[in-house]
Order: sequence, then structure tokens, then C-alpha cells
Amino acid sequence: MKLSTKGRYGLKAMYDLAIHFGDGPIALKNIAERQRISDHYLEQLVATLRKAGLVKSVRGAQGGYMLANEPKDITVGDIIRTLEGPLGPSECVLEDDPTMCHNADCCVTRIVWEKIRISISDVIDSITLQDMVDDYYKIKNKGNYMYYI
Amino acid sequence: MKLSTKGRYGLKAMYDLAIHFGDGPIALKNIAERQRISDHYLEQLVATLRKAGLVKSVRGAQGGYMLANEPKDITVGDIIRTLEGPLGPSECVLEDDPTMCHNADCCVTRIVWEKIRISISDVIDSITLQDMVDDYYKIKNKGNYMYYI
DNA sequence: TTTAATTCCAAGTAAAATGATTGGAATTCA
DNA sequence: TGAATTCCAATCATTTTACTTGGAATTAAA
Repeated sequence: MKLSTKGRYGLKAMYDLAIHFGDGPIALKNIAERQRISDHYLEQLVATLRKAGLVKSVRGAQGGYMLANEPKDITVGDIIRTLEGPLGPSECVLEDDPTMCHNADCCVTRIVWEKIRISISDVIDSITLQDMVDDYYKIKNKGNYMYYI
Repeated sequence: MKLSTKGRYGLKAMYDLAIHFGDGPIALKNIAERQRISDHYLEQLVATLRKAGLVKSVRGAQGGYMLANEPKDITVGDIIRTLEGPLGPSECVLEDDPTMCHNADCCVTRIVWEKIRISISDVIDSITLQDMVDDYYKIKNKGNYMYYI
């Protein structure tokens, strides 16, 4: 019941971009260093995020990535779903395209999975990158050492 | 972000035992048939549940398994945690024994994982096997065909 | 115009996890 | 005594995960 590194690294990278929102293109190498992620691996995740329209890229020297929208308009759910696919603790309750169990209408365990799915969705859809940026400044102003992580 | 078959089959089996609570030992073969699970595989899951004190066994012919406590006193969380280990979307927020990240006190993404973990815990700890049995009879009384699934 | 920095793209790969299967010993009821 | 059952240990094929490797294309700066 864990997220893979796709979702976890992906959110870290998007959060990093949110912290630097408005600063022009940010090179992947720098994000990978700050977040301590293999840059070639992160490249694959960011490619997925770019194809989904969550980030924009600038090629060539001095190039890099930027959020495609304001941090307040990107939710954790957008990012995790893009990288991990439709969410749900079981096939039969996946968002979008549940592999329909032929007993779905009378399956009691399915009711449990559905409740779990909804509770996860509620959380990740309610948190935006801006919320995370706000958290960052809150912690920073308390005097904690921070480095965009 | 899916549960493995351990948690999913395990809950189905425990629900099946809850439906038959008070009927004496239920053979694994019958549970496996009803829930359409490999019986040898289910055996391993039930062994884990037995060691955790959630089910009791009776060996020999006419033997089988029974819930160790009343359905109202066993939660979905008890079952899932026994079979899947401590819950959490990331190592750093696992219940019990989080593999402590050295940046935990200033990690903003960790706040997100923690919220997800709590929302899942809230759901699974609030549902008992008795709730599932109640759901079963509710659906059954509406006239739906049901077979303990 | 060259060079360095970067994104973009496609494969390959080692290790771990998943979801079992196989085979048999021990126990108990009929 | 035999059939039904739990108990136990090992093995295994497949898939997934988390990368690595290698290089082409693009662009800013020297």
C-alpha cells in the first residue's frame, strides 16, 4: 500500500518547481541534486508530467522546466494520478476504468475498498502545490534549516 | 498504491468467517471456493492471521478455522495491518517504525504522506467485520443474489 | 562557430516483490 | 484404518520497480 518512487519523486520535483515558480526554467540536474534523486530517472518522470501538460520545458543550454500553471492550480492528486495511474486499493474500484468484477453489485469487501479510495482522493485533491509552498515558508520562518525538500 | 492480494484475499476470508461466525470450524477449502482463491495460497495468509491471534484453528477431519473474537471486535485495519505490515504511502510515515528520514522535521512532502496515511487509517480502523456482515444482510434483503463474497 | 549545457528518446537490466505451486508431515474425526 | 484437514517449508515463474546506459537534438554563451 505504498506509492512507488514515481509518485514520491514526482511530487518532490513538482514541489521544487513550485518553490521556484516565476524564476524561469529550472534544470533537472539541480532539482535532482536538491531532492537527491537520480537525474536520469527523474527525467522519465518529468517526461510523463510534461506529456500530461503539468510542466513546460525549454531545451538547450540554460534550459529546464517550469510549472505549466500556477501552484494554486495544481493539486497533489493531479501529479500522483499522472505518474501512478488511476488510484484505488483494488482493481475493482480504480478511478476511471474499474476492471468490473461481475459481483460488484453484491460484493461487500468492495464497499470497503471504495471507502478507502474516496478517502485518499479527498486528501490528495484538497492539497495544492501552493499549500506546500505555504508550508515551506511556515516551517522556514520557525527557524528550521530548509533546503527545498 | 494498491493493496496486494494478501490484504484483499485476507479480508475476504475473514469476512467469510464472520458470516459463518458461531457455526463451528470452517474448512479453508470451502472459503477458498466461495471466494475463488487458491486454497494453498490462502493457507499462508490464514497462517499469518492465526499467528496474530485473529483466527483460531481446529486440526484434523471436520476441522477448520474460526474468528478468535466477535466480528464487532475485529476491524479491517487489524486484518490489513497483519497481512500487509504497517501502513503508509511512503517509508518515512509508516505506522510503528518509520524509517526516519534525516530531513523529517523540515520535509514538506512528508506532511502530504502523513495526511494520506491518517485518512486511510481512519477508514480501516472504523470498519469492523460486523459492519460488513450488516452490509451483507442489507444487500441480501434488497433481493440481490449473494454468495458471501 | 564552436562548445558546453541541456532536454529528449529508446533500450536494457538487476533486484525485489508478487502470487502463487509443490510436496509432504501431523492431527483428528468417523 | 482412512479420509479430511491443518501445518510447514521450499521453490518458482512472472511482473514490477528503480534505475542505468548511450546517444541524438537543441540552444545559449564564449
